[in-house]
Amino acid sequence: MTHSKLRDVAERSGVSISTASRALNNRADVSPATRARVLRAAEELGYVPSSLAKGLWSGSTKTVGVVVTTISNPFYANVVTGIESVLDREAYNIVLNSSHEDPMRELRAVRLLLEQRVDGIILAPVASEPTAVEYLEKNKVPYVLVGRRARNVEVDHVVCDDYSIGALAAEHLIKRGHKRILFINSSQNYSAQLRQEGFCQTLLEAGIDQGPEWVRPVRIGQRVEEVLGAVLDEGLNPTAIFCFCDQMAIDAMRELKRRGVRIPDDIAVMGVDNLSVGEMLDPPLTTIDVQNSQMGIGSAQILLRKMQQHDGYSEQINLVPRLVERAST
Amino acid sequence: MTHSKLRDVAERSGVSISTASRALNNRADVSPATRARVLRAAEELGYVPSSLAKGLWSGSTKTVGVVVTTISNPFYANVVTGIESVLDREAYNIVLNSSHEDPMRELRAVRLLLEQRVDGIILAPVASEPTAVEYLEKNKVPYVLVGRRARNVEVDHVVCDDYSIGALAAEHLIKRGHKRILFINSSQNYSAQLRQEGFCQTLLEAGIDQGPEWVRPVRIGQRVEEVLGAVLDEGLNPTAIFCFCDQMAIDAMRELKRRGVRIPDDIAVMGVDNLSVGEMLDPPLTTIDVQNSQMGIGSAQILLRKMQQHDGYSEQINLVPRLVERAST
DNA sequence: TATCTTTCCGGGAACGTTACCGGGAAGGTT
DNA sequence: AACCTTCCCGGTAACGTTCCCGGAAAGATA
Repeated sequence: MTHSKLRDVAERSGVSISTASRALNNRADVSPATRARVLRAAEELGYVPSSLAKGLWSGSTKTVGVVVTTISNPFYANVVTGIESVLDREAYNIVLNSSHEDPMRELRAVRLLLEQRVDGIILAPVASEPTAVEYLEKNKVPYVLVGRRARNVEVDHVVCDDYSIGALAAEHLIKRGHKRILFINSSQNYSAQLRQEGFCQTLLEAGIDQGPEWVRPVRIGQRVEEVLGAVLDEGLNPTAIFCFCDQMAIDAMRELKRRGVRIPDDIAVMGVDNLSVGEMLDPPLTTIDVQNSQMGIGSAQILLRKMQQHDGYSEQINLVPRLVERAST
Repeated sequence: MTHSKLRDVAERSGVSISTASRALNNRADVSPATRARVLRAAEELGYVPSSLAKGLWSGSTKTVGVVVTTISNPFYANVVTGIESVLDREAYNIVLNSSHEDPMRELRAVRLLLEQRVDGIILAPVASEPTAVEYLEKNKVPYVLVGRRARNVEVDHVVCDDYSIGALAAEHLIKRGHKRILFINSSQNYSAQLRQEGFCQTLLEAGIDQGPEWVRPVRIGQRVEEVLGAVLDEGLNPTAIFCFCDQMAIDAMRELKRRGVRIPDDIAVMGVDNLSVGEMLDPPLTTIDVQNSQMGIGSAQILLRKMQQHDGYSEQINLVPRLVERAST
């Protein structure tokens, strides 16, 4: 149960703790003979150094915290994979937390990560009120936002231009001749608000003035199927549905199919994220590419720089969205 | 940059470090007045206790390591989500590592987790040689295997019966009248071998004696598209393809579509895992349900028990696979 | 008043590791 | 022979926290 420690290695090889430490860390001031003895003793004991003690001493844990809404959404799975691919090379470990779109859980996750003394944090913020971000700011921990923007603009982030996403979607659906377009949005987070602005503004400019009932947020604990079902039951009769992300679009498609609604003949559906599975769906899903995996990679690279050189240099990357037309619209 | 510590809180509230510690941990032997003073000082300083120091003292980090092949595969994303849902309630943190089907990376991941002094490990083993498992065994860390079995049978695990999976698939495809069935398998891991046994044995019993060229492993760094492409180019002419998992089945479908092959008219496709997106594909994917999310939940529950009571009691869960027939076969 | 509880608090050791510093032994230089 | 390097090595403090133990002050009992 209890791991063997440096002192055990030292005793077994007949040297002091300091010497054992130097030998294991390839420091100078150790003769080849004793170094060999120490290494062999460590091997025999199955010695595994404690990152806890190291971290306590050095002030760095070689660990990065990542907070997303849920890893079940392939979008965030890809983001995390991207982050991992960058941090792995630098021997950083990743501590994963999920907020499930709940600001309280987000705050709790950040708090736990700070207790763990992670060297940095990558966060996909859920709250429109930047409480978690403020908390991070106060604690002076290097951090980067990913996928979603925070209201506070000078914060480092890697996102895709949200206003353009909303505008692009509206533009496309208008061009397809739609006049009654439902927007099933995420709730709370600032990116959702920006997409909504871009979406509604573009509709207005095209002379389509829909009431607020045409934008439906999916709140915590709610499922897309419920929200969409309610809309259809109350007879809003949309000809097209724009969803906050592909995952939600897929859920919407499932509900539509269940009800026997034909896509896109009766109702068109589009999403955002360009998940790779989108092209394999029935029908293939029209979406907006947001350079998904680049987000993870980019945010990790920025965080690496911030952790290594502590200049206050700020970096914000706004990726350009691109429409991907397929058969669902 | 540098966090405020317990000593800072103590000084600011005019008490000793011991008293500050007791006050913050709701211990007795602190007067209400001083407790309030300490709490206020901690609040004002934005004090965040260090899990490092706590862990060093207590021997527990309230942290669990999880090693999967890649979180990009929704199967493992669901497993991790299940694990998370259980461990979150007990305030455990999760350290995530990916092996990418590479035994060396798997071993490195386990090693890193041990250095971090995680309280337990959940592993989806990649190697058929149980080196990582042996390493875990030697270090006496509580651990559970998930999703894949190890050759060593007395190890705790939560898996779906692999032999049955292979048999079920073969049975189904035979019933559909197929005689030339390609198996695109994973490589190395023991579960893959068991599925292959079940698959081939069932074919043999049905009088179908295919050569070894009908089972194709996808090796590290290889893509399903390449392997399948090579098979088709060499003119093996299968009428059905059974894939190790849905993710691979989707990749296979993509390649088939790219080549203009009709599914299932020219070639039928089936997978394993019953990912939720399967029913939305074109065509909907025949698959085998393996109680995906139950795996994560179950493994986390077992691990929790092992971490809390250190009896050597061993637990192995073999879930029952279930065929899900859809239009792709 | 003397003794005994009770209540509250502080000192110190320990968890496992690393860096700093000082010192002994061996060998080379004047 | 005296001194100076060079090469190795060990002791010690420190990282931030918790628990154990001892002790002071105040109140209760004789």
